Amino acid sequence: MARPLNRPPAKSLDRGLLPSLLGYALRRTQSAVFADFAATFARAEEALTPGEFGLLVLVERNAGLSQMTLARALGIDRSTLVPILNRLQTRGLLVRHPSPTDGRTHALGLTPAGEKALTRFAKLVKAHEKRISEGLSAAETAKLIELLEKVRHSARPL
Amino acid sequence: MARPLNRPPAKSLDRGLLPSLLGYALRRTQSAVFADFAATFARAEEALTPGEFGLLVLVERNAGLSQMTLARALGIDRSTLVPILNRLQTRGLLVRHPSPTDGRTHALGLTPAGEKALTRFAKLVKAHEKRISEGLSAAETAKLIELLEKVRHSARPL
DNA sequence: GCGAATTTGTTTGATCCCCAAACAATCTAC
DNA sequence: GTAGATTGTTTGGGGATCAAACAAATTCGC
Repeated sequence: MARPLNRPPAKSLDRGLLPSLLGYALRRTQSAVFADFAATFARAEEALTPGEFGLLVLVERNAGLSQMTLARALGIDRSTLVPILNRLQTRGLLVRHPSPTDGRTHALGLTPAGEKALTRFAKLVKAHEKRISEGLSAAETAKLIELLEKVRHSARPL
Repeated sequence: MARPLNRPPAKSLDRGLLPSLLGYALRRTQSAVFADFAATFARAEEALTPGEFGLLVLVERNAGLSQMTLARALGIDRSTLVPILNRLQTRGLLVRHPSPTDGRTHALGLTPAGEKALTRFAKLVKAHEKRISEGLSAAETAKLIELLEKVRHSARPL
């Protein structure tokens, strides 16, 4: 008999100073947005993380770039990048060509299937973006991005 | 002549549509803010993550709460919470008391050392918050938090 | 030119976060 | 009291992240 509601009304906890913290708002919002991103792709029976999407866009727009260049652009260690590229390569979306000019590096590029997939992915990302910003006007969304960029530059990389 | 420039001038990559995406700005800013948080604590020779700080505040302000209640407030699975509590308990900041009313649950609470540590942590968080928002006016910071909250509520939990 | 220093990609090892499923202990509902 | 739900824990499986070590290749310094 599905009616157990003898449970306390789940009153929300006292969060103290947390709601006044920018970092806290950022973390919670990021988490919710990530969940929305995942749900958007899951419903379309596609599998992709925000990080993978960003990576694919970077490779598409900068074909031939090396793993180090890509890792720096993504702000991650080169060793972190390896298994991510392996996965995308196994999925047939991306290839590591030998560089004609530097024997140490790989020239990264999308496969034709990768290009096609990225087109699909971009549509899903658009829908996702539309949903998460539905409570905001276009001006507010622009303002939000601008403020986030300011914060990003104030946060010290070190 | 300082001319090591045999290397491409590290020109920044073409990011395509990424800079127009709210999710992308959110993710990058969150990452930079996290790094600043970590650096702030590292310089003070303290060790804490934003998540742990949030957890400690919640426990302090809601002493006696159960692990399930805490997990729900944090938006994580109860099994994810276990090793986190173990670590904080090992550090002597937090204790799991037996609940007087419900033999299944633990009544979480801070130790005296945990209370003291949280006071130190809160100061560091304040300094961190001040730094990341230094490029913004107080009004802009408030607006930013407000916009983030709106986005958070638009992002569908499912 | 040629040896030394640097760069690149990879592997390995260490933490850490996350979830799902299963389990025993305990509580709740009927 | 007994069946069903809840709680905390353990286990197993993904990943993300960095650091250190290595071989191969390139560049630097002279």
